[in-house]
Amino acid sequence: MQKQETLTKNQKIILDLIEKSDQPLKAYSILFDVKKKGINAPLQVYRALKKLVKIGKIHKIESRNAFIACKNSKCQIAKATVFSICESCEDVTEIHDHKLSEHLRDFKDNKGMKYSKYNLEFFGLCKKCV
Amino acid sequence: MQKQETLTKNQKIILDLIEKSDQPLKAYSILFDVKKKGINAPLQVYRALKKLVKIGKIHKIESRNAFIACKNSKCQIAKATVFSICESCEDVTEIHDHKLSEHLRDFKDNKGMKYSKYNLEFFGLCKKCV
DNA sequence: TAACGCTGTGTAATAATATAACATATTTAA
DNA sequence: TTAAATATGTTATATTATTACACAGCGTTA
Repeated sequence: MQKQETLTKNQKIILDLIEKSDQPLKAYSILFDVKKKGINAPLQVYRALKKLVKIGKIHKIESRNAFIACKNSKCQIAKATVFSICESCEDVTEIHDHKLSEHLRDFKDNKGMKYSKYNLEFFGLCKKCV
Repeated sequence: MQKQETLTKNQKIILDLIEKSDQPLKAYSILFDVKKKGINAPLQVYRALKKLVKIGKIHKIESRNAFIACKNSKCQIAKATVFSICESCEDVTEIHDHKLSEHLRDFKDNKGMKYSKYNLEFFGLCKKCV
């Protein structure tokens, strides 16, 4: 069992904001929103984001430079993430597919590389946008 | 059969450079290298990169903001990419694994989303760095 | 062949994303 | 109770990427 992290004030403020959104937020939009709570500089945001990613509370959507809360309570650490991204409306959804996860977890290349995590992003059109 | 694209001068210069490197190159490092060939501005680089990605000649490593040549001749379009990234030496390798590709290609979520492509990045330590 | 759409070029300016460096404070662990 | 680790606040700066504008070349088509 992963030790329960105690978050600092800044980390809590930023996690709260991200958890209230069901879509990824960008660092500077977060900064804008938390200015009224006394967070004034980009670095304060980036530091909190870094920590939150590290402990698995949020994930970074690499292709969008944006951060989304992890909805999976088991996902204590940001080791393995799968997202679907609609290229029209930009809707992002975290995917938990047992079979897919197994395949990814068990994947071995032929170079003897030791994997500790992966990030998978699917792109396409969601139901609404087709 | 995909129509063979005719590349323009700028596109050729930049593709050549990327193909000569076995590791991903960043846009501004590319810019630095092609200045002697008369490419002076970031936008000239980004425009060429965009086109080269579109026609599948190169791929973007999203987590690194860098671009690598596609070594797979069949990969005419940047639909499906899998990379391994060493977090110590930053070595990046494109992975072609038939079984994995099949699983990814066949993946269906439960939201009825229609996927046109995906990007998968594995992180870990390569043989040398373990 | 003239008008149009499409793609590309070159240039300048600027936007958006992210980190370095420094001084200080707080928490954790030996 | 001191040292190590982690976090803070601030300023400045680095890095990555796009907007806007004027124009050139090429193939289509009317």
